[in-house]
Amino acid sequence: MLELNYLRANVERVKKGLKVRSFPEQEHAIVDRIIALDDRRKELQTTLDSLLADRNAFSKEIGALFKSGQRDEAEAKRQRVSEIKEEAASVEEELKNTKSEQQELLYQLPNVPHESVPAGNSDEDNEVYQDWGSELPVLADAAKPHWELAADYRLFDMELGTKITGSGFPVYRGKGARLQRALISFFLDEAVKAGYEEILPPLMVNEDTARATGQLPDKEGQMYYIEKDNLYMIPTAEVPITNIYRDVILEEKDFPIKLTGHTPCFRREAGSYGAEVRGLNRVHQFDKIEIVQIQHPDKSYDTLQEMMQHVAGLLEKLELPYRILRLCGGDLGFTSALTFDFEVYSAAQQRWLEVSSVSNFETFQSNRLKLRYRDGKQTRLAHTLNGSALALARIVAALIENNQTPNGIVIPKALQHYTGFDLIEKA
RNA sequence: GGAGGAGUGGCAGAGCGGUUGAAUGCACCGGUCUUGAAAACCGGCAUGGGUCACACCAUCGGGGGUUCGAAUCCCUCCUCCUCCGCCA
Repeated sequence: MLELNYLRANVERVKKGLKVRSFPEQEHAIVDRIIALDDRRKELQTTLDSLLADRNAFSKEIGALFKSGQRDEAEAKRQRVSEIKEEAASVEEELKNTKSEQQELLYQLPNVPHESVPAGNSDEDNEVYQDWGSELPVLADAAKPHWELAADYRLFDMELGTKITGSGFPVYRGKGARLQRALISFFLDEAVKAGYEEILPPLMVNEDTARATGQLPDKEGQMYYIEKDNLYMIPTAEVPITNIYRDVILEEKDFPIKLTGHTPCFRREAGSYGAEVRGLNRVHQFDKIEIVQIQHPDKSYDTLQEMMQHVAGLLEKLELPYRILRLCGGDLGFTSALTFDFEVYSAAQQRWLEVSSVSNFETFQSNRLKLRYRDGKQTRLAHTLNGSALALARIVAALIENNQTPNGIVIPKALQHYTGFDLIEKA
């Protein structure tokens, strides 16, 4: 959520940002509407405050009058107070409506994109920020996509998942399951080495939490919802982990705060079926290691670079060809100011698969989180950032496709310590 | 799930209808003293709205109510503690 003061002071910038995002033209007016409502809000608040001030003053006098036995005068003032109360009630009512309308509109405004974000409508307008420098791997004609390899090597089973739960819930088994566990440990260890504190958070969150990181109300349909207890299954560890710092005021010396955590992620992905989503390309449950940082506003873009370096390092250790995209306005997440996507080349499918998204939210999340730091006498909003480091399912897909050989699937060196084997042979 | 108790500032802990945004202690930050430190003493020390700055307004777990006036009374929800039940 954008800060009102920022919005008021940067109307043109905000509107320009909407344009970059290809936000529907006719809805740009909500910016002006929000400011008009804010003017009204201030006006009403001032009126209400002075009415309440009168009431408080009278009440004090009444107390004194009662004490000194001047009942008649007290009675008269009491009369006056009930008039004030009536007036205050109607002002309060309007104030409440004004605030909630303003709030609703504010929730509809996405973050202002960073200056470097290219305008665009969809993923086709994303900018290749760093391409894969060398040749892409070319596999033999007999090379198979990961879903076929999964059957040959008994690594995971989609149909079994369908039986147990529904489509999009893979069951990993044998060396496939072990490979998952190895990757999780590897990613967590690397993050801890890089100075992140390991967190193991709850997998379900309440409404306040989902709202604070921006999943509600924007992405309500994306989350699994447990109605009976009013809880949401997390779509990413970002949600519970970032919320650790909800309603917190930090000192400058606390920066940067670096947190990491592995969780399963649950996403409804309603309506997506077909070739694009075969196998592990898109599933309802997958494992992901997330890195989160909370940083001073002056340093958050350096931090974004640092986090990208971390992700790139992981992919290099896994020996996977990757490229980095700078998301265009139209593809940029609602809450993000700048996002870089990491895509891994899946050689058998001959497709790039998104395996990480590293973003700076600036103050957009911290405004909802009420996550501040002390800057001299006043408090200011901190910047929040996060990135996947990394998302498993697609890494597995690329890994087994790219590393298939006539003898079996080769495990990259960096992982062998974790898997306990260097080759997956036919079952 | 059943019965009882409790939720106040960073922490501890008063207040239980009226100058209480909130005593006191600890922690923290300035200052005096000291060669330096400690101790002692003096001062400061919640968040948000509002203002050039004051004033002023709101907030004592959340929401609602009673009252001229609520941290204090009532209702409701949440959370925590104790006992019983169930249980990985």
